[in-house]
Amino acid sequence: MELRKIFNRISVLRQERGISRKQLAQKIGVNFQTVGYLEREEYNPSLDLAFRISEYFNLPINLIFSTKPLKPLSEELLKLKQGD
Amino acid sequence: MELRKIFNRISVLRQERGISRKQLAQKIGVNFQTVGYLEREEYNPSLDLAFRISEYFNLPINLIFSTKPLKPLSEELLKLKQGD
DNA sequence: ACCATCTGTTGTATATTTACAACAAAAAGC
DNA sequence: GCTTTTTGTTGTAAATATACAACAGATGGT
Repeated sequence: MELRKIFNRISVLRQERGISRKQLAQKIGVNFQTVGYLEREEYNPSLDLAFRISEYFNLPINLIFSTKPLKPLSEELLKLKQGD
Repeated sequence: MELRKIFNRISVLRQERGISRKQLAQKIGVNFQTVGYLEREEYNPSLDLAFRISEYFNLPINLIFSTKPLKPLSEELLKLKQGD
């Protein structure tokens, strides 16, 4: 089907929380190397795993994952503050 | 990893649009039988496919997919109209 | 400098998703 | 009622996601 690569903010969000891959992995119920694969965007998470990540960070899927490259959160914030 | 089953509203949304599985399949770039599998919730779509479906229906992922059984859209509407 | 933890990388095995073919049952058009 | 389209089902094969092990390099604390 020619899967598109999905971009994500997992590593930024994880670092904001100050937790290691191993800790995040345990929280979302996967192997810690799997978190590495996801952060490096070497493959896409399953929909269920995307939901778990979304639940853990308490953010909607669309804020964490995107079909288009994600800009730094700081830029997004700036745009909002400036009213786009 | 013990994947959870993800519930979805694909068949309702498709029927609202009055299109067949074959037509939807073509729009989102999969085999028409794959749409059948998804509607029957026999397996979860990949994250990319979930995004394509979300893009096609022009609705956020969370409105189409959920880890918990989805109530009929009519009920959701009622709740909103009644102010929860 | 040493030790522990974290991260990146590679390789193999298993599970899940998708495609595709075939056919039966149901629904829709005429 | 007949024909076409749609849907459900089963089976097999391919692609993708996940687990797990091993190891090297980086980072951090003491």
